Amino acid sequence: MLEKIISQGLKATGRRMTRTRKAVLSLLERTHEPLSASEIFAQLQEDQVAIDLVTVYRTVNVLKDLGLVAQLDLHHEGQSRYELKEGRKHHHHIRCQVCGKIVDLLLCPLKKLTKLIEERTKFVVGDHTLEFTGFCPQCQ
Amino acid sequence: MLEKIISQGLKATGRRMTRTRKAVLSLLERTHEPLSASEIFAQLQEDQVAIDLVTVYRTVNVLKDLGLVAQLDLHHEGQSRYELKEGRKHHHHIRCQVCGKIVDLLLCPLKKLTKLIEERTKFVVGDHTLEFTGFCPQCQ
DNA sequence: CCTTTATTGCAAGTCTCTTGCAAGTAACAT
DNA sequence: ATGTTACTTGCAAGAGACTTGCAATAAAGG
Ligand SMILES: [Mn+2]
Ligand SMILES: [Mn+2]
Ligand SMILES: [Zn+2]
Ligand SMILES: [Zn+2]
Repeated sequence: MLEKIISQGLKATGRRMTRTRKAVLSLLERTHEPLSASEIFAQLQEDQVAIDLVTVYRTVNVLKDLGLVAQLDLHHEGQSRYELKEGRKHHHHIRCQVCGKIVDLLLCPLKKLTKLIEERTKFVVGDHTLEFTGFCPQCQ
Repeated sequence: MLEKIISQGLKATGRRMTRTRKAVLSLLERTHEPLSASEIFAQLQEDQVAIDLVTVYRTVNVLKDLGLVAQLDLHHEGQSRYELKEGRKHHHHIRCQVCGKIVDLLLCPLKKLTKLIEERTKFVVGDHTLEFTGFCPQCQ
């Protein structure tokens, strides 16, 4: 179970499992869209969890360090979003430019391309980001 | 020539060609990496062009409105970059995670994928962003 | 239960980008 | 050329996301 896996990661790096970290984790676990820090903060307030926005930022950064959360910087959003990586595979997103809805695209067309790019540019390719924008079914 | 094309666009929207807009345009024209507002500001200072950072922001926004400049939000950079679209075709970038160097990738593998995504998600797909990161030849 | 040390909340700070407004200037008509 | 008008600029201030300093709090382990 997730909390156990993450406790191990925390301990291995001299960190502790706390009430606030559990709350952020449990929220990320049951949410199916990537969340911004302020959205995490607002949702936890609603859930009657006492937490400061600063702690949300520190928590997502810890989870990112542990490799358990992905940080997304979507085009023109001006804020990062975070989603659990644990148990989900590499994928990308499409976002509605009207209502902001974000949907997973469970695909990645870039494996082959990486080789081509390494040949052409002499870079060693590490990561990539890919995002689509458009109009969702409700906003067309 | 570029300045003429852009003068027309400005006039058509009730705007004027000014000393500062010429300076920003000419810098973007001769630069082959996308530039941030503060980089534009710093380079123009070096070129002895009197301009305020606020004016740089306003200028790139005007050029973006006219469709003459693309705004890039690269992963984890925390600032936007701008590059001329005029005369260059749709492409993507790879950035060195050590030195920050940005190189054009003169390709886009996403035409086909768009149809597939529209079928799967029922979105109408508009735009996309794609960026690679890695280590450039000097930083490996 | 006690000690140690990581974590938290609050305040303040940083950074990018935007906005209000008076002064400056490009565009156009006289 | 000169004047009129309205767009543009610079400066100051503000907004928003995110970070940092520090004293108080609370995990973890004995
Ligand atoms: Mn996702
Ligand atoms: Mn480019
Ligand atoms: Zn991918
Ligand atoms: Zn493309």
